[in-house]
Amino acid sequence: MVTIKDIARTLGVSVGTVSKALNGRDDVGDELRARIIDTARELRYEPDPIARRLVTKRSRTLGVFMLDRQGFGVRRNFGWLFLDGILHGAAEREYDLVLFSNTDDTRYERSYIDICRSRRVDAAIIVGLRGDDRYLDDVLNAPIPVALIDTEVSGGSATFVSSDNRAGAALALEHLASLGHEKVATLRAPFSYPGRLRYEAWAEFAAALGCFRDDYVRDGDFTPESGMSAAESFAAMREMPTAIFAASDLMAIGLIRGFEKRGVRVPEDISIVGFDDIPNADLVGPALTTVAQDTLGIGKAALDAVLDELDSGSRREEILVEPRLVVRQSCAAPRAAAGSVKG
Amino acid sequence: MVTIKDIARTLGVSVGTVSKALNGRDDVGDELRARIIDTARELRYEPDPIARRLVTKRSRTLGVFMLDRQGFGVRRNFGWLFLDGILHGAAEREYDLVLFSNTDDTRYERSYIDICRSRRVDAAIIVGLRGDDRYLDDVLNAPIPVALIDTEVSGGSATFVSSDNRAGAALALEHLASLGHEKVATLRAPFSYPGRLRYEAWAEFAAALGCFRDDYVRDGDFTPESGMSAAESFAAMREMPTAIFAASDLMAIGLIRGFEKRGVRVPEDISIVGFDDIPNADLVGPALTTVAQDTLGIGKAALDAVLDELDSGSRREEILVEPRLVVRQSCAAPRAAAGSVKG
DNA sequence: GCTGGAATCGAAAACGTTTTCGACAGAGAA
DNA sequence: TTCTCTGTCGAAAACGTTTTCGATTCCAGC
Repeated sequence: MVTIKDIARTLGVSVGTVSKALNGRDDVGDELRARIIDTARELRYEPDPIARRLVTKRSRTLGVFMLDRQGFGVRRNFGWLFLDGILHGAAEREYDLVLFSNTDDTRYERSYIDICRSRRVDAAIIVGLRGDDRYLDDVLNAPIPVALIDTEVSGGSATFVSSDNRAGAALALEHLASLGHEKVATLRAPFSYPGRLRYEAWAEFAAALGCFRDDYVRDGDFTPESGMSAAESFAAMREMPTAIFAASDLMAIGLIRGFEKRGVRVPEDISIVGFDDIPNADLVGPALTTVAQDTLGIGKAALDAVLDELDSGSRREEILVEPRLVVRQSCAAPRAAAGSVKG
Repeated sequence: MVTIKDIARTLGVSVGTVSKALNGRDDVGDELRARIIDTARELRYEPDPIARRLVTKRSRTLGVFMLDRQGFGVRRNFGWLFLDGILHGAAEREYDLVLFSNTDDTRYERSYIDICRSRRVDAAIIVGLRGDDRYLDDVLNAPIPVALIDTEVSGGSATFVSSDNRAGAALALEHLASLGHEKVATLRAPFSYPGRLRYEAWAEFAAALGCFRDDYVRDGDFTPESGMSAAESFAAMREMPTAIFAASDLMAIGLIRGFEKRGVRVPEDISIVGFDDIPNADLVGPALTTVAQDTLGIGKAALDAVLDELDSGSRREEILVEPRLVVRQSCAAPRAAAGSVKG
């Protein structure tokens, strides 16, 4: 591996001068600088990031923690989608990403922030942090910039990045209204913070529409199974809603499967709209109309947040990125009236 | 940040002795070693990995390249699933993972191996490398250990890690046979290496079963769209197969949707089995029976491969990890005979 | 008592950078 | 001419480790 000394030796100058020339400092002559740059290129010199970090005290590296939420496992882990946005932003700003996970409990018997400290990363992005995480306090009092994505918690010294859940829910609800629905129910996920926000948006909407009824809300836990049982429950009602806003795609798909089993068809008999736009949501039958989280935008925003804090020293409390409605085939206009004849 | 000097100073010993004591060398007294370890703990000393790397010349870091295959985008990128296995393995063996992506073309105007060189990573795992990648030669002649996952290519100095595609296909085919199917077709993906392997397994199976017919094979490109058009084509046949082995889940789901549109039902009228077990494959209606790639195992195997090569210097050509069949609801026994009545 | 070796520790170099400070030359102003 | 200033460069320290080698002590064996 060719070092800065090699360049210095072949040119007969000092290493300090080479370093300054390569780093664009102004106390080196133009002619010499050109020669240094030339031979650096000829020798295919690459500055050693390790040595550089040792002296500059900044690693130009940030830690990303992919936390396994409630044991869903990888296949259901939505978090990977954010990683792509983070990755792009990091590449643009010439930072490296080191990746950690907490699924291996035996190893990470230490706080995420401790890991950051030992790895000397400049900042951290944590995706999927739960409210009952045992290291929650450490995270919220971290001495380095931290961004939280896809998380239940808020507050503290970390910046909270998420979709604008209320706006997203409004998008879905307005779509339903524009289709002519007047009886729209919800399957909420009240235990999570985003879930509560989405529910509140529904509650306001339903109140405005005059269809707020206690028996139009069911509780789920983000799993398809909870969607299926909610479908059973809805299907048994005397006066079924004509549309359901589910707080997540997984639950929305559970609803579809549950209704399917009971013989009520989507979207002919009932419209269903989800939230998230999980992978392959366009492939379940019928293709799910849902409000898509801008996972790329969220990842990028989180990255910009911590890096900006690193540069400027000023932290942002919260960043909301706008989701967008993607209409597919699980919603339709309600049937003329809740008649008695079936066909 | 507390350094090795701090603990040397408080104990009145030299830094070299502290280093040796902490690293378990045998030329330091037991009593002194104990005191050093104690004060290291008291001072919450963490060895600086940067400084350590500078002198040991090993970074204990490996690069992972997530390549965006054929513009599928993140949502369709199967690659993330492997990352989890890699992550676990890396944690166990105390290596750090730095992540790269190639989706940002403007930045990565340099070979992956060049990036490894500049980042001083000890080894690399590349997922999703295509056969026509412009840096293919560089990868296959890399001076560091490299493992290839989910890739079309093989050979060279890299170790190739993948599912045992032939065995996996056999699993699916035998399942179909055990259900009583005698006319099983295939939707292949001949342009890719794994696709060809899966097709060969089908061909052998079909030959053994006596149902090998040219018009029982259709070509797809791994997209759901190609599955849909294949379904059209199959549905138009005078003598339809009773089951189809698709070379990927995406195509299998496309088949289901295509048949659905033509009024042929899965699995009542035709059975369909996929390959991969993509996220949420259990949620499409009907739940897809498929052969699941052991993504965790593959990731772990790739990691072990490069790390073992780093330790021992000996490289493995190819590692095949066994997939497993997961039967869900898209396959059933064939109907008694191709009768004329519909119900 | 002397020699040999083992055990224990410190001094110092090394890794590849960046950065500070001082040296020196030349140019311009007094 | 002398003084000051600017421009250009080198020497050296520093970052926090690891590792080699030499120094010292201690004890067993003769």
